[in-house]
Amino acid sequence: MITDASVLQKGFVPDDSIHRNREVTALSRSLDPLTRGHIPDPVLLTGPSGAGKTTFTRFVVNQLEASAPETQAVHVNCWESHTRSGALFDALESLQVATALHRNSTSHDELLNHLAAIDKPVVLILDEVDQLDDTSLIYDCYATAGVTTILITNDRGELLREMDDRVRSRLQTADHIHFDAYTSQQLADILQARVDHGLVADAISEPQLLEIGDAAAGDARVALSILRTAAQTAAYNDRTTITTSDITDAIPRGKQSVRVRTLDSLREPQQELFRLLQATGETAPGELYEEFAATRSDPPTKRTVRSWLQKLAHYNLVEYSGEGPTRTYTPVRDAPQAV
DNA sequence: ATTCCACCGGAATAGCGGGATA
DNA sequence: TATCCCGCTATTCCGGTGGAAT
Repeated sequence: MITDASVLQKGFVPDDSIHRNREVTALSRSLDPLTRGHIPDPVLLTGPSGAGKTTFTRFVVNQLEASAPETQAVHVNCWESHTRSGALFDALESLQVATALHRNSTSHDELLNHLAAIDKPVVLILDEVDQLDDTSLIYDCYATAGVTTILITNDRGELLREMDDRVRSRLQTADHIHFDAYTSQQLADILQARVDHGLVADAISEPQLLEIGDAAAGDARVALSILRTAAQTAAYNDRTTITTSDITDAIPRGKQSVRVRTLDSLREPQQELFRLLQATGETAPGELYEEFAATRSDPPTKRTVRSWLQKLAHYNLVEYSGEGPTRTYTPVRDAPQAV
């Protein structure tokens, strides 16, 4: 059934840019000065989840590293490392200059000095940059000689709103490349290419791929996740073709697996709060706090719980509506079951 | 219209864990 | 070993907001 599982994994970088030629060409052109020893202007990539921003940035950067071998590229996920120095530390760690540094005892300035001291060109990819809680890191990167910054975010307007003026003015002149959501047909084409490389022949039909494309709503990560899940089910049952019910079953599980990582990155009491909200459904703030505090011997303050709820909302695990006294918190519909 | 109340979220601050330094 | 410095989280304090009660 599955001949090469790696092509179905989410970190997989394809060797062609199907349906993303325009964006790949634009990004390559923006980074082209590096092949002549110059430092390019910053680049801003926008577009919805699963539109290929991260994947094709890796794709272009891989090509770049072949044609400009002294260039070092580093990818930082600002969702996972959302503080100013946390993200910077991650970058230095990937560049392997952090060996003598420590995450909790090195000042931001010193980290910046280490970044500036690298004598080779650096391409710093700040993925999900809107998740940074302090955008001054972006300014610091702009101001560091030899660093090319690639910013990746969903919504340009939202990002600009959070910037301070120094960054905003530079960002407005940055090269801006927008990735549209894929159409169902485009997703089917992408899946077909992966199927050709990773599954046995005739494992799945064109209409079935379109069905997955429809279900994924423009998100290639979701589409691949559904395909992977369906293929694993078929393989588990010793079949060489994927049935329609394999796909139907895989759709909710595939959607869920794209989100599931978020729960692991929460601490225990925050997971507890989420579980409580899942159990009660839509809840008003006061009641939610009372119930949560009742389960703990050493309850946190209301302010702390508000911060946790913000964090859960940030992770798309919780939604809220209304302001002040009319606010209610709701667990999102297809959130993963608590572990 | 005014007052009251619960709540939001920014800012300042304290405490903690951990590495560096003397 | 004692002390300092750092990032990070939780806490304290508080001005602001909007619906409900008077």
